[in-house]
Amino acid sequence: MTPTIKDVAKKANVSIATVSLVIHNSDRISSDTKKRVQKAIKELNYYPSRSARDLVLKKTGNIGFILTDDHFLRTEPFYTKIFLGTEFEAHINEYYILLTTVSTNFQKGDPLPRFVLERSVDGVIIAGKIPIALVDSIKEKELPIVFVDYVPQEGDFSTVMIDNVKGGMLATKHLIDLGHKNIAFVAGDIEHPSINDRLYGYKTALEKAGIQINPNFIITDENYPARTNGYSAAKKLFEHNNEITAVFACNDAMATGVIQYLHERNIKVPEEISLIGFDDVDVDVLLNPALTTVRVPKIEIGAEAVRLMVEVLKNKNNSTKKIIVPTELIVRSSTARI
Amino acid sequence: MTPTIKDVAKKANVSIATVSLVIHNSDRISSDTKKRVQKAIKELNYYPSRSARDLVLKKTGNIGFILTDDHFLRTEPFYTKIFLGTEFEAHINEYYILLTTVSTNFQKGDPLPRFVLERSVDGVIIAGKIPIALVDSIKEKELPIVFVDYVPQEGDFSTVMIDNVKGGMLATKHLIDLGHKNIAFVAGDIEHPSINDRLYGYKTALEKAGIQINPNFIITDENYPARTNGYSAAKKLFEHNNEITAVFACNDAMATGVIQYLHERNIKVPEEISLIGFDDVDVDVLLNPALTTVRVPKIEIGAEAVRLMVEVLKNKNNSTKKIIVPTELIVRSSTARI
DNA sequence: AATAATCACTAAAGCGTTTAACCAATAAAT
DNA sequence: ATTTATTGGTTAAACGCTTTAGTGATTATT
Repeated sequence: MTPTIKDVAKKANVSIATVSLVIHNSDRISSDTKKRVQKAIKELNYYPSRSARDLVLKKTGNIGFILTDDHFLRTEPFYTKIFLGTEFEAHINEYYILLTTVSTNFQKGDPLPRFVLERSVDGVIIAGKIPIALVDSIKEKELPIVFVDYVPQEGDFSTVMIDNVKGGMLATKHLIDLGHKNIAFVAGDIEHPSINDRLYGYKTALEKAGIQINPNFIITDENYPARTNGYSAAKKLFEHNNEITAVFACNDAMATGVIQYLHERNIKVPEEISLIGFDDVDVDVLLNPALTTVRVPKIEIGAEAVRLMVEVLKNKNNSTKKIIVPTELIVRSSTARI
Repeated sequence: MTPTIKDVAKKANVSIATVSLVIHNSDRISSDTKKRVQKAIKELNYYPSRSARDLVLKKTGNIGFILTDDHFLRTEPFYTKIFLGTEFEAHINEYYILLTTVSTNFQKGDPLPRFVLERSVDGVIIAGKIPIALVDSIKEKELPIVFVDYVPQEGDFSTVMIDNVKGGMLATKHLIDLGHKNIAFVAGDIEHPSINDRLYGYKTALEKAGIQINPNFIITDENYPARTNGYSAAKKLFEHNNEITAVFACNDAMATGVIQYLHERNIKVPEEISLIGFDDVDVDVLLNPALTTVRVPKIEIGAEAVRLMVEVLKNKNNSTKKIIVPTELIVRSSTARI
């Protein structure tokens, strides 16, 4: 059997209180007994039980990670990477991450994620757009929350956000700098604030450059920013507008769909059409041509979220903090001077 | 404050034992009091605390997932997918997965993963090749273990293994069927049993077809099966052997490296060289040409591992079970008749 | 020498559950 | 009418730890 604090106490001939105090490095124990206890601990290979500690300390050393099944199931590498980022940083900070998905149409009264009901997390990180009813329910439980890549309209929360507007401007400006004027924008799930912000960046950059915004060049009615939707968006776009010379896809997944369409139509990228994406997922380098994009530091975002959470949990102060992670233009081979 | 079992007991005017019995659906409680208790539970929004339950039950509802930092950091999508598979299935079975990495050169005496020391998992899933010293240390703790994609030479364990030999044969036979005779094999980390098995499958298929095995066509000295290593392996291969018409890469990552090399050398795939990979990672479809490969059901493997673990934990019987998941040939555009 | 202060440790309560053992009241059996 | 079973609960111990208040011994102060 695994030894308990009692075994150590017996072996070192002290009370269990003393053992506990030694473990926590109390200065009220003489170095003599301290040594004796430490020896016993080592010899027995003792390590305090997490469950027992949890119970009395009312904390768990776990952080919950919540996203919608939608985000998860489509296996967009995007949120997976953010999740991995939280795992890395959690490891460093001696926390564990418990993952769960929730239904996109979570309703008031629906059962909450098990880990919040059972109180097996000290706080939750919520990634991506999430039903507001869920947020409300979690707030009632008085669990610290950190939002990632999404924040509810109302309320004051700690957040890690991507600078999507700047990123959208970066992408658009890059195309403008290459001499493009007829620049299209394709998106899915335009309700998502992040996507919307990218569109806003696009418009702002155009305006700044004195280029008229052409609504025909903007496709936003795809319901999800995935490859197949990129394909069909490209189809809509190019069947009616042949003056377009560049496309800004709201993310890389859609961009690959656009590439595919252009490929099939035998339209050369970047010779005839320049294409830029957003996110910088792993495959971009392997595409043909390699995709120019706006990098979102996904791992870093996850890590940042955990750091924020850890800070909140340590300080117990409830002042919120907002982190905005910068995006970066990554020029590869899918964009060219007109 | 979150209500405890005491609050429920008081409200329903019973002892806490009764509440507990109601929760566990004991038939020793009259339906009258049962209803009264259930009403109190509902009204207070009570849910038993995991920590408290863990302590008395000596189980945690968590499963540990261990892989080497090597496997994880190279962010090979391979193990990430398996991990996600465990997350899916864990969710279904009401478990949580705790992830940790261990150093590739774990030595006897090094500290074990925190979750085994703290006993915060009921069992561990070990993915990929792992230092044997670690396995020994974990065995001492008497934690149930399920191995995935690797199993130590000695000892009897529950495992989920990929049918790599069959897969290797599948790939090679596909090329043979297309008329190829001079088929190369490129690999990294040939010490890994999985990789080795693929090589074995390759050799077996050639022998069966009566094709002489040419050692010059077999590159196995790359230290890791990653893209860059695929590139350099291809280089070694094609600088000396121009009779080769097909390449079987031990995994898709290396295959992309081979593609890249051939691309640079202006060698057409599949017209001049047929190429087949192994794993079937997401990017394969997006490559140009789309990569023919042998599919490994990664998500399913992770799920299978969890199922196995859950079974072990439920039955408490310690008979081991070995699952072999089949591979499947996925023909796309990187292979052609000679 | 008497009192106060300090030191080094222990006793015991408590965290929120589960469960074996017990008990009172009623029903069934003799 | 007494004994025996059954029903429907309750009591109390236990799980393994943390932490506060308390205690006896030693040292310092007057």
